[in-house]
Amino acid sequence: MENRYLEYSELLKKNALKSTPQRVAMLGILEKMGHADVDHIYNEIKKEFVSISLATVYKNINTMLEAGIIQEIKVPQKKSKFEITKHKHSHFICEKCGEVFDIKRPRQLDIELPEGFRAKEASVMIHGVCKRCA
Amino acid sequence: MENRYLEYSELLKKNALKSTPQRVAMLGILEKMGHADVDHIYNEIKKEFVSISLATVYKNINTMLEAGIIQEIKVPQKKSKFEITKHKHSHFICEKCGEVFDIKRPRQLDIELPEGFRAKEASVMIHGVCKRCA
DNA sequence: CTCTATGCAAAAACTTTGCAGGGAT
DNA sequence: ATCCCTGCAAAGTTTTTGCATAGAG
Repeated sequence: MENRYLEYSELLKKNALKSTPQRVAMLGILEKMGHADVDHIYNEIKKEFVSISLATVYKNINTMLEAGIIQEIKVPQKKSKFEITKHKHSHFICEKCGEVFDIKRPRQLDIELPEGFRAKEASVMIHGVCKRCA
Repeated sequence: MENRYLEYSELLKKNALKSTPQRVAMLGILEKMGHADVDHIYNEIKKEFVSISLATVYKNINTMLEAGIIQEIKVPQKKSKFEITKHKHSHFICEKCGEVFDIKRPRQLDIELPEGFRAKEASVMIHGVCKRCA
């Protein structure tokens, strides 16, 4: 995997956030892992920034969430995972290993909503067994 | 709304759980509210069981979750809500008021999964604006 | 009668906040 | 030079645990 330092640095600035080595590293970790929870990120980033604070990880997650740079994936019974915001997709969660995988979103969804309700977004999550656990 | 004490009592026993007034009351609250978080349940049940412990509410939620009697609904940025397990449906979450509504699930979903992945369940959540907030 | 559930208190786990110093623009 | 970010420590929140007593089957 090549170095995306500049890419992430730009991404942060474009969203009116300062580009710091810690933030860039967090994005790199999310890129590498695909989906990671707070502890994954913290344990991973500590390898590079030995004295980084867990509070900084939380603050940056919240800041980047608000900016829309990253997104939260909540799965029943599990800790939240985060991912870099990318083109729309759906998630597959393996009920054996707990891993989250990106999958193509359904081509179309015909949902019947009650009168007066307006939909803006649909999120689809598939639960099942992944290839490795099958 | 009629009294479903016996119904809930049976539901608990059928799932090898003891039927206690606290558990039955929790189910009644979930029935009445549709979707409630821990605090909703605790505040509501305290009206009837003044000295109930929050720990009991947590323990019963976990026990009933494991038994499959209730289910957890996790929405990004919000506290988990719980509902009584019923026939399959999808959820609509209002981005204004945060309320969760049950909606009909899509008639069909054509999802393309990677080779080797097996789907068991699909959960669809629609984000939008509810009738009251529109 | 036996075994699980409850209530209370304490502990653990998780997340946010305040502040002083450091770094980015 | 200014304002935001970081790290640390403390506080706040949320959830779990241990234990004695009460209650269900």
